[in-house]
Amino acid sequence: MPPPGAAFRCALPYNRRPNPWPRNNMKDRLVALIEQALESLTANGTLPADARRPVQIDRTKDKSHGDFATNIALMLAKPAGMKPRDLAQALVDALPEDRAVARVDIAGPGFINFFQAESWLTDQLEAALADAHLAVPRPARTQTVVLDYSSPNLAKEMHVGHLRSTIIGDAVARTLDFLGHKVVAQNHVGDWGTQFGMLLAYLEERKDEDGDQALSRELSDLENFYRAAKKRFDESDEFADRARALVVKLQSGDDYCLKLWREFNQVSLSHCFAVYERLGVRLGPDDVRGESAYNDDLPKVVADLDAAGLLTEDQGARCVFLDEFKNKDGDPLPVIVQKAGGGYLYATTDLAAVRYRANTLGGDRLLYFVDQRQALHFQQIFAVARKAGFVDDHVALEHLGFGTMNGPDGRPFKTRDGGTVKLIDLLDEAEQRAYDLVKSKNGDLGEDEARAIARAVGIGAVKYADLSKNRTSDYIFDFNQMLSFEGNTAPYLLYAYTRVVSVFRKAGLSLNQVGDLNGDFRLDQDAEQALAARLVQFGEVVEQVAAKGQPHFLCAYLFDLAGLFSAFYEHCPILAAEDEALKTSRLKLAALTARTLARGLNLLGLEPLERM
RNA sequence: GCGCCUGUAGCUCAAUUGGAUAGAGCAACGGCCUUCUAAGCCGUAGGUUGCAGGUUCGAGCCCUGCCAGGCGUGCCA
Repeated sequence: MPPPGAAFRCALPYNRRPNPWPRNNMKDRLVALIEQALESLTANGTLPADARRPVQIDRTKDKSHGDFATNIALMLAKPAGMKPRDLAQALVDALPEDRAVARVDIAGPGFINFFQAESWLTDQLEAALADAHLAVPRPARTQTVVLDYSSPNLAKEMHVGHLRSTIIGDAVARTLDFLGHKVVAQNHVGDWGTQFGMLLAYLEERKDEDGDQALSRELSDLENFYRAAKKRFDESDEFADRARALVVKLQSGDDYCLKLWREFNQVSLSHCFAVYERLGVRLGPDDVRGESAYNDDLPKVVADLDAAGLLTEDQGARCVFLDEFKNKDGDPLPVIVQKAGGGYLYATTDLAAVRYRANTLGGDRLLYFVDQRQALHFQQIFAVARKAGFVDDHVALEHLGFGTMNGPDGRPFKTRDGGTVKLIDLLDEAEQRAYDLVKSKNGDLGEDEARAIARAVGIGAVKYADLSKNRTSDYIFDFNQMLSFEGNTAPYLLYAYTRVVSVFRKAGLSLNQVGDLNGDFRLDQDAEQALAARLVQFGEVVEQVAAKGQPHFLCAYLFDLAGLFSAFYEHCPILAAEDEALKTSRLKLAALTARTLARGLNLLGLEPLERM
């Protein structure tokens, strides 16, 4: 029996390379060890054969509880007919020795706490430092992930309602791509529908009157253009009739109408691309696949639903009724796929898109970054798609909804007169506010540099404020808070990064030269240990973001990491370290921090700065 | 009516999806700049997690019932 308290001690030093484990994942490793212990307890009769639960390993919150913990003894105590602590003790006794584990304790009601060996930790650090991919393991199975995000309506200019989808979708896309998955972005723009008749009629009218040059000026503010067209539509019956006729002609494939339509969409899309460029969002022409792309497939979708025996005609409309969705009278709720007049609806288009994404694009996961208010719609679409056999069972269909963006007053974010806020105006204001702040903090920056910093800080602040909050809930958009330079904000993270970089600038070293430094990690101070322990968790966090589509996990991690670095920076002199070996170790810690921060910011779509 | 979501410090948000003493940042108070960027660090204070029950070794998280708010609910997207 091992002595109480320090129940298990590792005798063997952790062997350096080659690492016999396929993945440097401590959790997997510990699970394997515990499974072995469970085996032997079952074999010797301590544990009934049927007493098995999936072993779960958690990171501990408190350092005194080690680095990892499992509750397996608490889970199995009842089926085993043992006291939790006794079972935990038996498990610890049966645990094979492992080089990565320095110590195992039993704590509280029966938790088993694992302390990782420092040599294991420093090996993880070395591996991360030596690898451009920061030693983040590639997924066991590479997936094709189709992401539907941004998806603005081309009839109008992008407004704040498109911000969350665009930013969160882009961050998740970057994260999946980094892990090695195949990412297919689908910008499902609204380029079809009745309002295009009105726009085309107005476009035609202005073309005749103004000529092309004046027209392009008018189109430079789509919002005004839309309003003007709407006004004409409401005021003139003759115009309204023409608009309706144009929709019919457009839908029947009239060449002239299509030409006008393409012209208009081209202008509208160029506005979108300008916004993406401003935002640093990686969406381009190749990612656009608008609603109109599915037009030809819509009759087939309906026919296939019919063939699958799912279609019912009700009040002239063709519907799919699903028992799992009830209306106010408790009757099944219809998904209408064809109107009484014969027209198709967004449900039809979405069904066509699901099928295209799963079958033609070969998606294993289809992600939809769309407003939470459309939750019911997607539940219905997914259910119908499955019932109709449009997607294989293995394909995951995930609506990653998000809440409404509210102003500081808690009401939906609007202009003073109650209109929608154009995204481009919002970004202008963010940059201007950032510029004023940058200038006030650091007056001797040159104009160009101040502008460049303001751009990264202002845009970064807007994006980070959104990304750092739980996707699913509403959130309050507050310029003052996101640009406060304190707390969990973009400026804080960007500043932390510049502090690391500045150490290397001072030392006359580039971050890439750190690999040439000769020497081991030495983790004597608390601040060094805490920073090191957090650094090696980067991969876990990134995987979590990819799995859940929740970038705020990464934000929380980076904020924590930046805080740990700041503490380390305050308490552990790097360039003035007591000796060369310590200086080298600290430089390596700083370098890995810089790379991790830079990569993390990059995955979020933020641009790290060298100076602020 | 029915369904979904939300309710955590004065404010803005977390909490590894059932784990250990519910954590950060603002705002408040108190310390730290002849030393790598003080846009920083260290500390103090702040809580009946909307309310009431239940489930179990353990509940902010799961179940039931209330309260408050938001959203959705057949031919818009």
